[in-house]
Amino acid sequence: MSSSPNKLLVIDGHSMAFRAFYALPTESFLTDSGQYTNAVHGFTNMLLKLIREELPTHVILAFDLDTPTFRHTSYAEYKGGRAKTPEEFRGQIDLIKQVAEGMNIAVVTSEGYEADDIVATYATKADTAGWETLIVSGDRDTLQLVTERTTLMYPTSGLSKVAMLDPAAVEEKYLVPPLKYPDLAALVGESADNLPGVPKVGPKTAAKWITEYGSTRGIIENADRISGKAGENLREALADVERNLELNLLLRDLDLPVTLEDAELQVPDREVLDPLFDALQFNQIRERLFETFAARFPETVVAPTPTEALPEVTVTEDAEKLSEFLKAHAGAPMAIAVCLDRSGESLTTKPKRDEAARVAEALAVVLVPSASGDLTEAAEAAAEKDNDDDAANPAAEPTGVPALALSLTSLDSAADAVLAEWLGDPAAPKLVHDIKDAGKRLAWRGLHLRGAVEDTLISGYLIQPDRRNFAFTELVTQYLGASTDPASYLGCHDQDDAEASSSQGPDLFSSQDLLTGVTAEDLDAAALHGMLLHQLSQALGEQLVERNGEKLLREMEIPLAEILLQMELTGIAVSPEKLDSLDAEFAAAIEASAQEAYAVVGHEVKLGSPKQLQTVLFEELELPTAGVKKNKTGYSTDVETLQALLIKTQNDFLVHLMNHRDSTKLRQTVTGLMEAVNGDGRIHTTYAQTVAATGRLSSLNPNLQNIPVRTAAGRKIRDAFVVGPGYETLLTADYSQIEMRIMAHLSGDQALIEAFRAGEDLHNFVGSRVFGVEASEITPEQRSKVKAMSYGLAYGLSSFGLSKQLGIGVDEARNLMNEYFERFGGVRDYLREVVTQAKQDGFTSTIFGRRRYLPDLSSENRQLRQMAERAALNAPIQGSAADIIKQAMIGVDSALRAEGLESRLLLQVHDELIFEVAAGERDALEKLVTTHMGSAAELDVPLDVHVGVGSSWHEAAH
DNA sequence: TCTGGAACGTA
DNA sequence: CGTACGTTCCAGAG
Repeated sequence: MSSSPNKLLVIDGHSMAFRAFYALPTESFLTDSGQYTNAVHGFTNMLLKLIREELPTHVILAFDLDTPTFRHTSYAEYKGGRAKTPEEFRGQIDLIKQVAEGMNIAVVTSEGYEADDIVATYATKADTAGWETLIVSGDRDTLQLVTERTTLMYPTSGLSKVAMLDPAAVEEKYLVPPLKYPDLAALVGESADNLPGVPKVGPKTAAKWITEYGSTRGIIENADRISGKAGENLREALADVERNLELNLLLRDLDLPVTLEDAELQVPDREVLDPLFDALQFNQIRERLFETFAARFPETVVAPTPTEALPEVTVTEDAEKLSEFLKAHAGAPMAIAVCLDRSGESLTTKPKRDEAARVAEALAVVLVPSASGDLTEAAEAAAEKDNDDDAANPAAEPTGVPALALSLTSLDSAADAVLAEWLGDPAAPKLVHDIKDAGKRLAWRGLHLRGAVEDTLISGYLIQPDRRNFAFTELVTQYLGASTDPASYLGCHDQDDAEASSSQGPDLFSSQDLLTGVTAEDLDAAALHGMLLHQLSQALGEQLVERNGEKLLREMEIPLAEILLQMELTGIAVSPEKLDSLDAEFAAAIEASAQEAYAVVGHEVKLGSPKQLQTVLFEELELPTAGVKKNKTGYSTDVETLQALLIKTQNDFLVHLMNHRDSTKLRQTVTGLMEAVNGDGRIHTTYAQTVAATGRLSSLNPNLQNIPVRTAAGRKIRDAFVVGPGYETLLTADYSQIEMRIMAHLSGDQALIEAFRAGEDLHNFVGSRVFGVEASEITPEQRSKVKAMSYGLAYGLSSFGLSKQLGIGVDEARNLMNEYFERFGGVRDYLREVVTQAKQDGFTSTIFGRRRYLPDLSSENRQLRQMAERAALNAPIQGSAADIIKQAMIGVDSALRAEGLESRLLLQVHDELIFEVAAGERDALEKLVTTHMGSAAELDVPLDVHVGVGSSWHEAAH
């Protein structure tokens, strides 16, 4: 063991990145955005492994620059003849540097020098200081740096096998001690660097000479005395040898901007790493990284120092105490957490059944007032009075604000009433993380939550709509600093982790499942949660104001959350009989088409396995592969491909396969729905309010936003969604062509606006302009072309994409687009302007000011940039539509209540709302819905709403 | 058992 | 080489 506790890990970044690149297959590491990441993945993994196993105290990554080095200057052919860097490697070095930055690891480069020289400089410094050093490099030049304290880790094949070279190992393998390695290499030459050596002289001969004459210098001086062909060659190659010697020798005294001490290993920076790993789609690595660092820096996560004294939580069931507490803090925001108490512990392990009832029986509520001085006068007076009481003990430790924990399992009716009134009081301000989830739990317990002024989940979303994970602890870590990571000491580690990794949206057991009730630790955890909620709210609030999101939070998202909560609780009724019969019907269709398909090929195949299908289609049936799309696993077997093959070959297998696919997909949907039916005979989806980057909602468990509608068979499924008992009928209301209307409004294109104002059929109108004929003479074919283009424009469609979709030539598609833009120039100008403006601002905005940040608009990577440009085109349109229907839901909801109607909103499907109509309310509801949906936003074009009524979703769609 | 890819449903 | 989502199955990795 070295005398110093310090251990330096210094890595030749370029050489290891290359090793990683060639060790891992590129195809398996391709992000959705088209960036290859295999080198980044391999490199980061290796780095983590080294940190975990070698326990360095200091880490440095050395990189080459693109500019020439002194070696190139003195020898133009230096490193010449190397193959061009593969295209897939592009950008990966930069990403590795970003990973390093996020890990707070020093990245060092030096103009005119190579990474090896940097490695040599640090290794030498560390050695002199008595540090232990581990060099990781795939470049043999670094062999010369090995000493008793400095080990070289040299990969021998890929990344999996490495040699640990100490001086003895170097001598054994290369026949000379480390310091003599440059001498040997000078004689032998180094093909990787394009440095020829002495012909016919290999390591053996070279080593012999070095032993004899002490060094290559000595050999040169005595060159005349060396006999034989080798001696002759040596004398002829003296110039090369001299040059090699000069170039092989690493410089050990560069002047570098980072000192050894600067390179001390630190806690990683999640603010940098989280978005980066999101972009790289590195989820495993993210986990591994934080595990590694948690093990490495236990003190930073285990014992954080809260910036304020923890609130003092008292458990109470006393109505009077609760009442007094609430009065004392009246008017000031109160942090609230709704969690499972100890009696609910076993819940997480039991199977999912009657969750609502079981959760409701195991709830605890923790109330934590703000620590800062934002109390009302009454509260201040009360606080002062308390101080007087404590005057006898003025030098006591600073204590946190008093907080309350209530176990809802044991609350008596008096306390229950006090709590219920306060929770339901819209004038009593509350801070929550995930209102919809907390509200749902309380609703199951018969309590209503109103008056939320903050939801840190939604605030986080409005600030960073592209972010994936808004778990409480994640936000705390990011916005309040890593040192206050609550997960490590909240006593809810496992649950929170599970939630963080699995969360698509709120689930029953979500991030606020800190168990309260019994132990002091639990109370501290609850106290901390509440305190952090205040702090987080503060931090997010500042960001939110900066990003124009405050109004959206208060006036749109929070009210919406309360509506969504009701919709989720209500659910939609289904007909189990209809589902059953559809299930049977589709099952029979699946079986029939499978048998027919098997008959064609003569044996059974897994028709759902693209891999097996490839074999059957292109090997057994020998269908033509010319022009067939390829994907990572080989030839594509998607519908488009199958259709094309069918036209070419008329092979019946394809027909049966496609039928099988259709029926299977439909049956899956039906099966999924049957499994989702609750004890009340209804399906309760969950809306994710913080998932879609544009501002849309998404639906899950089950997804009711992708129930089939395009085919007759699919529509049968919609027929199984029915009006529930006690209600008269279903009513659907959808916006017609809302995205094109928004396009017309945003672009201000007079022709388009005119079309909507005139109330003409949009596509016929547009078609008549584009094709120069009367609207009444537009053929169905022309209409569908124009329709495809109109919608495509909002997605950033190219002429190529249009040609592919319409099955026409690129030229024709381009002409069509030109003609379109000729007639609707405002649209073209707008689309250009959107991207320009977004590049300038860094974000897009919807009509309601919802922003989407698109940093990739200025990316060097063309694919990334173009993807961001298309997102920029689409975000204001899709997002404005999302805003409008959200606004409409709020308007409709409040009107329903104002008019005292019993009818209720059940579902939202992006541009459509589905209601359950109470007896006798049909006309009133229709009027109300049309009015409020139609006036949700003031556009330059009318917002048309189409309403339908029927006893099933399918029927109501007419 | 977990994860990624392919496929496909919706607006 | 058209945006935004969620779910399912298979297959490879562990």
